[in-house]
Amino acid sequence: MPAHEPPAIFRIIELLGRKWIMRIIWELREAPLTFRQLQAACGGVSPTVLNARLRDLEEARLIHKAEPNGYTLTPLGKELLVVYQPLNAWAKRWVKALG
Amino acid sequence: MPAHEPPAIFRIIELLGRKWIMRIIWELREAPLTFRQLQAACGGVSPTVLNARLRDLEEARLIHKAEPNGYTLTPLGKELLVVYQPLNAWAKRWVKALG
DNA sequence: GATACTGCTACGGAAAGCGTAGCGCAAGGG
DNA sequence: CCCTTGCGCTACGCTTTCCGTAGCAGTATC
Repeated sequence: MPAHEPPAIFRIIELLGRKWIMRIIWELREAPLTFRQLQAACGGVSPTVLNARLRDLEEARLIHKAEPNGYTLTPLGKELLVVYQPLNAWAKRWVKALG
Repeated sequence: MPAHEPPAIFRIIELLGRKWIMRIIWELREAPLTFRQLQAACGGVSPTVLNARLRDLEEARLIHKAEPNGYTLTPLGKELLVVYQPLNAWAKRWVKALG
């Protein structure tokens, strides 16, 4: 037993709770994007933060750099997209409920 | 047409991207919790931030105060839990893959 | 009245995020 | 060769968010 590591769900919650992480994954859902494309897609997020998040996501093995097309989701990252499907569906109902 | 509102998915991403939001929802998944119970469950998060997040979640109609048991998920909030199921399953595979 | 809870606010310092400017590099055109 | 263009990314100073601690007002119990 490797002693009290935080549960898996907490680790991913902690990662997804950082600003722009979920958005970046979403923007990469279909095709790889370059640094500047990603920056534009995220509404002009500052390059400092974008770069930090890309390092976070690389360390988590959710993205990797696929020259010369830019950044792309790893297989593991693509699997995470299954979460976005129910989330997207729920979000539409949610927005309607907010009136 | 009410002009260019951000898509529903972006609105929920923005909310979930704030620190502690996902964690609070997770901790409320089974039973209502009081302010201090919630604070303890979240590893001692500062009351300033916790209170701010509770306001955020109330405004988003995902929780409400159910005296005297504390805070609880609304029906809408409970629906959001469907997202946590695949997320939790994926997270376990993810942690294993990280080695 | 004293004790022990509760939800929550106040405040100062630390960390995260932002906006802008610009560097070093590579490719393409004259 | 130089000049421009676009790239990934870094530097820097400012603002916002977050944190840790202390403590207040309210309620219940003794």
